[in-house]
Amino acid sequence: MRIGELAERAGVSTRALRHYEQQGLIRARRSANGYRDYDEADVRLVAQIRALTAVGFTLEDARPFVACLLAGHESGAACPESVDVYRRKLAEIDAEIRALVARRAEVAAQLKQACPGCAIRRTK
Amino acid sequence: MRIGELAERAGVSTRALRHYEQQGLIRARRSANGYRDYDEADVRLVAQIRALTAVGFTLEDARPFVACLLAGHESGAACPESVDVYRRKLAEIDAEIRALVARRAEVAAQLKQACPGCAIRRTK
DNA sequence: ATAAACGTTCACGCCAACGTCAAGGTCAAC
DNA sequence: GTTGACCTTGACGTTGGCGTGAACGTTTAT
Repeated sequence: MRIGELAERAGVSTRALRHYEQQGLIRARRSANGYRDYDEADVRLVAQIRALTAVGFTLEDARPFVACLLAGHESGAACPESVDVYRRKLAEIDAEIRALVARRAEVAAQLKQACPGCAIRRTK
Repeated sequence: MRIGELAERAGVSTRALRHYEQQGLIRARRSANGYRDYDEADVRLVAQIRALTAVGFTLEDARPFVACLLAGHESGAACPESVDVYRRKLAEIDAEIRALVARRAEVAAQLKQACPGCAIRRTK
């Protein structure tokens, strides 16, 4: 299939696909006319990339998952390198949450100090 | 005082001070030689800006606080516009926290699915 | 033959808050 | 009079993941 079809099936833009290629995440055969040519395996590759970037992974983070799929594994997460990334990302997310919670408390404290009567109920 | 002294006393770089000026947050008188000249009020202004950016506010968010101080109030948070910003930022932070928590759950779910035995204990 | 709908490769734009030179004046001390 | 520490105004670089043209070739339908 050509880039437009892959883009539609994977739910990304053609620009994104070319970007993934530039970053070395996916490769494409070329038809005689120079058009990129993809197959079903590429759909799964891109789907994997999307599943990761959708939850905040960078393309760099996605590399091990892509490599894992290319190595023949059914899931991109089946390799230890991928699991390592998962653990690292979980730790990063936890750290971000902690930072945000602390930040919220700090902001609430500033508000309270400047305006004791102001409601500070959480949106949460 | 000159820009270097203000920078040191306020705990920011001279570059940051020039940036704040470019953004219209602070103004500086000029000495005969063209050097920027600041006073004590500016130290408080910059301190206010820092207190806000330190907890994730943008310089744009800081404008009402600066205006409030320039209007003669003791605290930059004493004006209703500032309080509005506080409330908005609290809501934004809450939204970010919710998004991150959901994201964490999603990542943990992906890991669990690909590697049921993998430890998913929180760093938290 | 031509328009429509695809594809190709550059390459700048975006967003925030400065960092980091570059090329040059000013001023106090020695 | 010269070093050195300060100041000035530009203006590009950083970070990520593309968006958005530009300028052009390919294919298909009419």
